[in-house]
Amino acid sequence: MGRPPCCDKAGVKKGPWTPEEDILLVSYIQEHGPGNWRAVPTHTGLLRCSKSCRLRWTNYLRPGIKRGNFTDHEEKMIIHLQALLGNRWAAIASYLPERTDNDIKNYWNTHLKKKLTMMNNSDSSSPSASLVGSPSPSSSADSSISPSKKSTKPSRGQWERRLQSDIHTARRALSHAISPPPTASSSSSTYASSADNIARLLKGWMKNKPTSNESAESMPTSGGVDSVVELPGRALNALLGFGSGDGASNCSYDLSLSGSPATTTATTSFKAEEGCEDVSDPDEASLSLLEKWLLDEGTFLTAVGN
DNA sequence: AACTACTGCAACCGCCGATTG
DNA sequence: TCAATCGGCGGTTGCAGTAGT
Repeated sequence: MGRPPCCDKAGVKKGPWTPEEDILLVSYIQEHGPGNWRAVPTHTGLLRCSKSCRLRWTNYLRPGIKRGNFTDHEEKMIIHLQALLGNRWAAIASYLPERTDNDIKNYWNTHLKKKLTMMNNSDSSSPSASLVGSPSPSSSADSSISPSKKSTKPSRGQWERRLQSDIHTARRALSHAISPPPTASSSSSTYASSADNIARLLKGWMKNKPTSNESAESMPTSGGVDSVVELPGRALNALLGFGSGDGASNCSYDLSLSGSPATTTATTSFKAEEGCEDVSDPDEASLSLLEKWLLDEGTFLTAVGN
């Protein structure tokens, strides 16, 4: 039995999102929080289907998303995790909270696959190259076939063992991938907030509209297309819980928007409420928390249940 | 300068599992 | 119990921008 489309084709807008739509969506989520996507088009008046709204939020507007070039460290992690987990981009993205699965998927398809294929051709003995198309024997995942979709459904016990195995293998791979510690990348990381994303969009949008210098100057950031602000993005994720899928209940964010579309300014302010972890050194806390979790045997055993 | 080929990425499509009534 | 619905995921496509000729 096939599922009908999530929304009827007629009257549903498709294609690129406009800044106005983004603002509507962000404003709504600011008020109601992410979730209940079905209600979003109805309440916002957006002529978009719920899926499209969710996708736009998770892939582009969500706070704490890091945009721009992937670091060597991120690249390494993706290569290792892809070899271990296969094309489970959401799972891989969970190890890189500031990257979206779509971003990682795109980066893999456009950069890494090609790069590693070339490396494979030129040097088949290279460690990275050997990962392409030949996952670790300890992994049950096939990098060319999405296990979650293509393989037969494992039983709960099998699934747990597989997960356990995956996590264990990933931990080992990560311990290899992340050494030496990425001090340079973590200290120089830059992140774009959702407001910046919108601002960037607005800027691009305004290029195609009759605008004054004044309105251009009202943009919240002045760094151009790749403008990013120094934000403790990972700590932001820790505070907000976005991207990790949990821990969001005790945290909130406040995104203020003002002005007409042409002169809209957007600012974000984030507040940690009770229960949120106070990360005094965001860059330090950031990935090291994840790595600690992955590498810490005690946590690992607790997490997998025995 | 004009045309073509290539690249990168945002967005869509279709399927699946979980949830709900 | 079962069908309808929803949210999520991975694969794929379309298009804008860029590089090459």
